[in-house]
Amino acid sequence: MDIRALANHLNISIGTVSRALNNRVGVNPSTRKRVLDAAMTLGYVANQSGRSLRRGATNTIGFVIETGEPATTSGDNFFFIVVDAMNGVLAEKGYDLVILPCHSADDPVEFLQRAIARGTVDALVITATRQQDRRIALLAESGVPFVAFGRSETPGTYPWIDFDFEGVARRSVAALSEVGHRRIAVALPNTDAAFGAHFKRGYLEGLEAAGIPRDDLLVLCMESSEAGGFEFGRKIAAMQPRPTAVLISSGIATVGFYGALRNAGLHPGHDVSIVVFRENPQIRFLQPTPACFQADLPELGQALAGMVVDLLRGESATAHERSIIWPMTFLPGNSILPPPGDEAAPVSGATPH
Amino acid sequence: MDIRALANHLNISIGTVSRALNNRVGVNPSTRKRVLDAAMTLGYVANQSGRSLRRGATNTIGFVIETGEPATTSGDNFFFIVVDAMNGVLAEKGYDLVILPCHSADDPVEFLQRAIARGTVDALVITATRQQDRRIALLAESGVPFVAFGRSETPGTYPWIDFDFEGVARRSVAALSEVGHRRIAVALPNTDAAFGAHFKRGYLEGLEAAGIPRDDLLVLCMESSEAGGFEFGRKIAAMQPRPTAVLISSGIATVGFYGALRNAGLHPGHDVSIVVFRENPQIRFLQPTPACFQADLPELGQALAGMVVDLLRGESATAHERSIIWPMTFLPGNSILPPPGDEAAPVSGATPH
DNA sequence: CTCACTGCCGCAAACGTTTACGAAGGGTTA
DNA sequence: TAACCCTTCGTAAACGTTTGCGGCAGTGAG
Repeated sequence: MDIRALANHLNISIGTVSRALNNRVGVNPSTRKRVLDAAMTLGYVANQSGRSLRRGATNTIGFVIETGEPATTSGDNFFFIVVDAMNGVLAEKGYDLVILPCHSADDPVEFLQRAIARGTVDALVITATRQQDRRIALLAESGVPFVAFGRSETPGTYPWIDFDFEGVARRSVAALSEVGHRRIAVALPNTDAAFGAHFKRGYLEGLEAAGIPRDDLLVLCMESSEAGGFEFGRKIAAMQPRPTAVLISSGIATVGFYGALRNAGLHPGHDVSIVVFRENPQIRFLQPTPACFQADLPELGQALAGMVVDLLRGESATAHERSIIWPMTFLPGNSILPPPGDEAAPVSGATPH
Repeated sequence: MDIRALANHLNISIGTVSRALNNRVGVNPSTRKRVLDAAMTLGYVANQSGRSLRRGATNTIGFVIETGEPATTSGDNFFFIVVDAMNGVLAEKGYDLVILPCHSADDPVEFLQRAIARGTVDALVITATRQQDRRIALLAESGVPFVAFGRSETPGTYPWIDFDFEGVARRSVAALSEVGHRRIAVALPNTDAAFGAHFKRGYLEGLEAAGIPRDDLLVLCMESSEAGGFEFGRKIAAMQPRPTAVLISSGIATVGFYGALRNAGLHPGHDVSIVVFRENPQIRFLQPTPACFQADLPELGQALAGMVVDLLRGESATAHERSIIWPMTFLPGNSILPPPGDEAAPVSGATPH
């Protein structure tokens, strides 16, 4: 089903057919209707290769993920929720969204380079940003519009959205210190994922605000997986003196953490208070329910898509320097109690300083 | 960076450049090396639109998912593991893999129709097959090669791979009846997902093999989600007489099921024995560990990719009628005990007939 | 009646690539 | 030396689409 076949079938020229299908001016309304009807009944859809070759644009947005990383998992269909929301607003604007999976054995930078050069997408969304991320420089010099889902230390002005890791960690420490905790451990990612630094900073700020001296023995690294959480729980259970509370930067690790604590004869939430970075459907059914933070993922996806569209339409000149630290709301759960053996201690007003 | 620019830079014609880059015969080895080197240093990559327009093929495989469905979640990065493995073998054969996310508000059939007509992919992998799936007829008549991840009742010969739902359900019932269970409930999906029928058939076969009369009150439907598992657990806990064992067709629902049982004052594995369809990283850390079945997902992905390649290369004439029921291995776990109040009963040889 | 203008449409040139075909040049054989 | 083959490369035509340009009616004004 060619545009030529369609034009022959209607006894008009392919130019007119094209103009009719693309809502260009200068085509008789009745002709346009004839064309649209015929296209519908014959099932004609413009060939993408021909179109994008001529237009120099593909009307396609690429969402890059790394399928090897355990980070692609979050206990919920995290990426799919975001992608679904993006897809909704992009479709309205006439764009298609495809997910480009970078193979685990491939270098993400080379993968991106090839994706750019092949010209199958007009813009890109990159995820799983590193503290130092060469992809950003690559994208900047290539000129392909892009939005980062996650910050990076790499300099340059580009639009990004990132969770409020710092705020979450700070508020977590505050919530724990308020009920008396002073030995608060934190599980940071064991990779160079950008969020690790932010989470740590928030944790330290929280300690300082609560007047708790920093103890580097309480800053641990953890693989962002169920097994990583299990290992983290083992370590926590074995520490002397044991921390009375923990911050877990990965929701998915929480199930493993609970399991390790129970294996050690400890009760999550009672012997060790827990705050988890981000809510997910799994942990909602753990007993006790972990305190955690929640983000509006669909709205986040819409915001990402909006950034992409602004970049492509070039309407706002400052679109490339927009950035959002995504707000998160606190869900108390049942996993925060005063430290064990501290029941008699005053709950508030006791923090010196 | 054009092919013309590259040719000018080398003072040769674009035809030769193209032949050199595509490993065609009839180009001097030294010339070929010059071309490849220049392409490497200048970062030239053939424009995909031009190439696929001329070739009539895109060298791209589309993996279709539905981002709205909770089925895209399985407690692990299920799809990503499969996609990653596929990507590995497809890359070797010179194909790219992209994921095409069907928006939750869109009709999957129309989405597929557009994807086919636009011609951005040479072959498709469809997932989440329904018992009656119009996409299969659509693909068949469109002539686009495709592989289904999941069976369907829709007639026609096409290659597919599917988990051994029937065998798993049958073996689950066998494992439970062996230790004395006779009131065994099953949680089927509440959608028209194709696997529901197979799981049910295996369940019924298992009952018959064990000489247990069928009781339709024990056949329940469940949303394949954590919340669905919670609801299922609530129902089980409230039943009179209560089932002594359950089969759960969705791994992701297990966390919720455990939570509901605990809420009702019941001990998972003791008061109600449990077998889960497919293992995932989450349930591995539940206490007690659920008995479940395991599939080699990377190998499955490789098999899917192999089918796609065979279809495209057209080497084996029977490629379109190949199909695999994917084998699964049993992981006993700690969630199967004899029925409560049945400790004295003989463990085997007691099933009448 | 002439002229200008407008609305509508056809023509043909691109977009970047691949590939069939032919030409040029050197080497071999008769 | 002529005839021929082989290797290597240049030329140009496609692939399907969009779009600038020009043409052809029809209409209104002068």
